[in-house]
Amino acid sequence: MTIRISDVAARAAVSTATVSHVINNTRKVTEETKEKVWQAIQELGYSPNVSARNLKTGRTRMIGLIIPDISNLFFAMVARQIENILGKQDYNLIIMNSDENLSKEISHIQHITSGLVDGLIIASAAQDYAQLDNHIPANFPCVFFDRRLIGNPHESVLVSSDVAMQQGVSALLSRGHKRIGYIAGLQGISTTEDRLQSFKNALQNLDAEFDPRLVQYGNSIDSTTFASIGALIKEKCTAIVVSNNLMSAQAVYKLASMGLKVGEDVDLLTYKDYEYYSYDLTQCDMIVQPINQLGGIIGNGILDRIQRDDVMAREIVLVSSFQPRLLNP
Amino acid sequence: MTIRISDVAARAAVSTATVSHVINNTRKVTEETKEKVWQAIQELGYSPNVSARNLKTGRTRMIGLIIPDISNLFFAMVARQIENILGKQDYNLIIMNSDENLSKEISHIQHITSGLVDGLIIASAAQDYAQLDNHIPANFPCVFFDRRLIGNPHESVLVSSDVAMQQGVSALLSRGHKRIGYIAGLQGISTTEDRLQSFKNALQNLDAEFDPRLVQYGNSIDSTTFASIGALIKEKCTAIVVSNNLMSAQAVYKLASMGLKVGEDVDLLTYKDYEYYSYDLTQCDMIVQPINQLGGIIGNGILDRIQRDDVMAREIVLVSSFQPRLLNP
DNA sequence: TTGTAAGCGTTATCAG
DNA sequence: CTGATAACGCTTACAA
Repeated sequence: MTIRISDVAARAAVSTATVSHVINNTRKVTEETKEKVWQAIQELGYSPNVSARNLKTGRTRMIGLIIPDISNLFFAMVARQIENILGKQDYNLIIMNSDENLSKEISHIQHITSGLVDGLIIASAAQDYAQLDNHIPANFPCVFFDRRLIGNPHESVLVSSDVAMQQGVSALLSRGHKRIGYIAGLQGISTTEDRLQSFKNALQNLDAEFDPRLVQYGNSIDSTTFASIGALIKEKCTAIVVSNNLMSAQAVYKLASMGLKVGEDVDLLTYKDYEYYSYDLTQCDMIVQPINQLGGIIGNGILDRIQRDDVMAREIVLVSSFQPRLLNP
Repeated sequence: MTIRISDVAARAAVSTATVSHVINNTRKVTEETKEKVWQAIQELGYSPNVSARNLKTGRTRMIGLIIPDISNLFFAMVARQIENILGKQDYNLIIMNSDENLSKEISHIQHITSGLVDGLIIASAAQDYAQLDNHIPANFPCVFFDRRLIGNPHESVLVSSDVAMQQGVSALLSRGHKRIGYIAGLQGISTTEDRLQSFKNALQNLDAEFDPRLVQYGNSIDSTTFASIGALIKEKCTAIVVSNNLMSAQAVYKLASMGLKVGEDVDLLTYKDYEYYSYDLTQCDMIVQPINQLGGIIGNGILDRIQRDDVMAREIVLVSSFQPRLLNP
């Protein structure tokens, strides 16, 4: 039923070796035989069996990407950018969801690291590398990103918003805001802690006081942001920092429905993780994530690790940029 | 370097057959030997080579999903739901982006249908099945969704908003709107045409007139929606239908920035493709896509096609529902 | 209840 | 420049 390389060889009246070499351009073949082989391939509609090739070569030209949530635009955008980079060298990306669930993540890791992919890119749900150690084969090419893991021996690409946060908070303070609220993301993720820490640092550096009562924890899935905004307004905040992209739209909407104008009644400093979808383009100060740079570094990082074996693991920290609002109040 | 099944067999002092059967639970083995085998597996950190297994069995327990844009929340949500369904039967999903680009799509198809996956789910960028015919092996289990292709012999799952659109337009008309604008999506996609047609049908059925000057074509990537909204307001529209989820937020924002209140100055009927992210929860009438049902039917559809061979190809049309706004003006 | 060995479809090493 | 054939690591008849 299925067409094998030997069928092509028979039809072209050459050996399987020749067919293989023609397909992979891996040794000198006369134009004439090349022609015959390609024609046979066309006529039979032959396409090499991927599993057999992978088994033989030990390589798959596929990279696994494990992320907590494909429906979070941040991860989706990073995925696309990585795919762009890999595509240039004919590598393909396999995307898998971990659902922020460690055992699901581990099951994915085990599956794909045993011969399915040449390298692994992961935004892990683990807090400590020890939780993963047994499940990643030694020397397996890996790039971690977005989350910081304790004792992680692999390449790790993070984003710091320290500087951008300070610029943002500084802008808010200079406009006279005294009570600045903060809506934090999902607890237990390093990103959440890092961003809150950046906020605290910014306040401290700028001689303003941090008030824990003005911090609300939310998560981007439910509409808890609505309640958080309500609570912070009740606390008489005149400015609010919203610490992730998914909660921003909810914040904008909630304020509007309370009859409060962003940029007039309340100032907002939000995170922006993508290029388009610009409902909040002009009225909010924004901390912009370097998505393309991130994807680029991750993509090239994994290729380096696959293609060479003298590559050191580093922790690379990219920085967000501050993008002030366009409208003047 | 790498651990093979024979290493495990040696260590457990049994044959490779026994090891294989223990792992796959595929014939009777005494508890005692089972024990020995698992222990050896543990000690060596063995995990079966996926390519070898796939080559031997001819099955991979993987399904390919090809979509135009993973950063469109609609596709991301469908992907998650499909993954949920497949996970229950231990199938994994490989997600690939086609970028709305036919040749990229074909390259993905060729790659994964030659031994990488057991089945294919696709929202194709093609208009006619003839464009794909040569690249999909005969009898390969396939489920198409979201887009309608001419001459498609495979299972196809579509969503119609005919009924919901009529309810929505009816609501607008009953509130006295005479000039209803329409913002259409990317041209050349069946969804765009279908939705516009639903709009026309609704007007006709309700004895209202369709005015082509009140139709703007946009695309969700750029911020063309801003211009579209501006144009329609200039045309004195008092209500606007926004025909996809990505443009809705832009519409809401643009109106707000023009000082127009949704639900008071202008009524909006928008598409909603996901559960959360509810910036427009209360003020817009909405046409809600049956994401979970869609994912469910697709997921079960592909499993049926893989596991049985007497399954007919059908065209299944799901229906969107109408969700009226919660606020009364 | 367990073991032996053939074979899945490639690639790559020889030899010619 | 081309061909024959062993080997990749596993599953699965068939034998014991």
